[in-house]
Amino acid sequence: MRTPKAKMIVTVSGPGNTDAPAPMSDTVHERICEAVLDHRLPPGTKLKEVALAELFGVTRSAIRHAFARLHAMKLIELRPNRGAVVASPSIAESRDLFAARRAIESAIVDTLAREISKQQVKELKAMVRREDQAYRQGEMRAGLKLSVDFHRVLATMAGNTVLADILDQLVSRTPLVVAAYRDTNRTNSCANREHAELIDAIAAHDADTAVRVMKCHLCNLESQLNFADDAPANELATIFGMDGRLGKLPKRG
Amino acid sequence: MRTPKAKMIVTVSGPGNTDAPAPMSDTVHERICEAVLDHRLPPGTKLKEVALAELFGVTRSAIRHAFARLHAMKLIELRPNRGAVVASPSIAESRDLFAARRAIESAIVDTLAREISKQQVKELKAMVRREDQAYRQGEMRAGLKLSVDFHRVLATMAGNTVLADILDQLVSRTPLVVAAYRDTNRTNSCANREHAELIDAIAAHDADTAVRVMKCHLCNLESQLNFADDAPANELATIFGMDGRLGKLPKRG
DNA sequence: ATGATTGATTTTGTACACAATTTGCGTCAA
DNA sequence: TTGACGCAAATTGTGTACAAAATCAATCAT
Repeated sequence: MRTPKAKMIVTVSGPGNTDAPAPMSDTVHERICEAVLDHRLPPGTKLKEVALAELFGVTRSAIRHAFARLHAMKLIELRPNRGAVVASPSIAESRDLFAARRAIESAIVDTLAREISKQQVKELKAMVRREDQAYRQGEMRAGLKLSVDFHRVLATMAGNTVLADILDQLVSRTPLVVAAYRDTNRTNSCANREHAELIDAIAAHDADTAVRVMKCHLCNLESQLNFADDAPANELATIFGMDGRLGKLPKRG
Repeated sequence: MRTPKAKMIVTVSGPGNTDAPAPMSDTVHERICEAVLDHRLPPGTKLKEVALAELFGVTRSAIRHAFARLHAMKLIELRPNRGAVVASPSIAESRDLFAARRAIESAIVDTLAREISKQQVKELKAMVRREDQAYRQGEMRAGLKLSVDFHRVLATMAGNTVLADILDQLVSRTPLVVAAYRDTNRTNSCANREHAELIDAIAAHDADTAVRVMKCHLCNLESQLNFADDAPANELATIFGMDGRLGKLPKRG
């Protein structure tokens, strides 16, 4: 059964062509990504193939494909013959992650400050407005998502697809770090006043200031985490691989 | 059949534990990576699952897993229902790749210049010596590999594992760009005199100079490529997906 | 009572078979 | 001769079955 009408002689199928009919396993990938972003899958959580397969109504093959991609993004850890668990970034790795983001987002903001259009400034401002709105209405979930997206959009606007892809990976991993080391006492949010500041600097084509603000912003985010040794319990739990099992007794029914 | 001897109470299985028994598909991944690095797999080459499976003596499943990882590294393109081909980076993507490397390797070199040890300087110098030696003896293959490794080692020494991983991906993709756009007229090598210069600046803890040299080095590499419009044939071939098929007639036996 | 060992269950790794899609070739009409 | 149509071969996507490994619980010896 093919379409009986005339067919195109040449379908320009360059590297940018992504009319993929969604190979049925992308769904799983997205769902798990979202769950990690929303902190519904804490670091260390074991991901059993059959359970997920039944849950999503797909076969183990699809789960396996999704696992491969998630592993490449370092969102899960794949232990041979021992299954997959949500990655538990170490303290060192978490610090490195933020340092990497500082390096890359500095570069992004630097180029963006030099060549941003007024239209783009408008879009960014609208974005921050929506973000602010969400937080004011107490919709932390939505606010967090918008905060994260803000960084992604900056990267996209800078025009370097390679850097944007890399940042996407780093941004995806950040929630894991936050989940592992967030200080429950403090309010943990991507302070959107800093986002507004950043836009002002970019709009004024002040690259140096923009870079400084971005670095400061990321440092603030990192400093909201609790890497201190006054909470070694968390790290010990990580070391012994007990992270996500807290309160998750094996079913006995 | 398990080992009858006493077993460890606790196996510290942190994120850094990689005693993986090589799940049988890593081999395929490595082999293909090497082939791309050595320019034996030109961009656009079709990778058939059954052919590779027979070639490596594994099943299609293993090939598929390797494909998933290679796709995540952007070394191959996965077209739904139409198979896998070695990625053909566009001109824009290639430029972005080098820009990304400049941003990341600048950061790497910057931190390295501030905190490198004398021992590490020694190792780096030895590395450049070997590289120089290889080129002098006409072993271009080995020289290229050493040149590439040099950048990887710099990243590792800087101590940021996240940045090192990212750079590893970018470095792995670079040979693809070179293969696609190298100017056959020019001598195409990672000029190791520049590597020596870089080490001098790093050893002198002169971060600014080191960063400048690194940027210059990468720009030189990029300028050795032929993105110019006086050679549109290559790009046209890319657009129409004919890249690797040149001289690869379908077998008729 | 502690700790190792054995066996059953669970879970993952691999191979294979079938379905769906695409691709290439041959045929036929204008 | 040109172009479309349709069938056959090749290739990929997906589901399932079997084998290997690890985990867990109960047992047994010290």
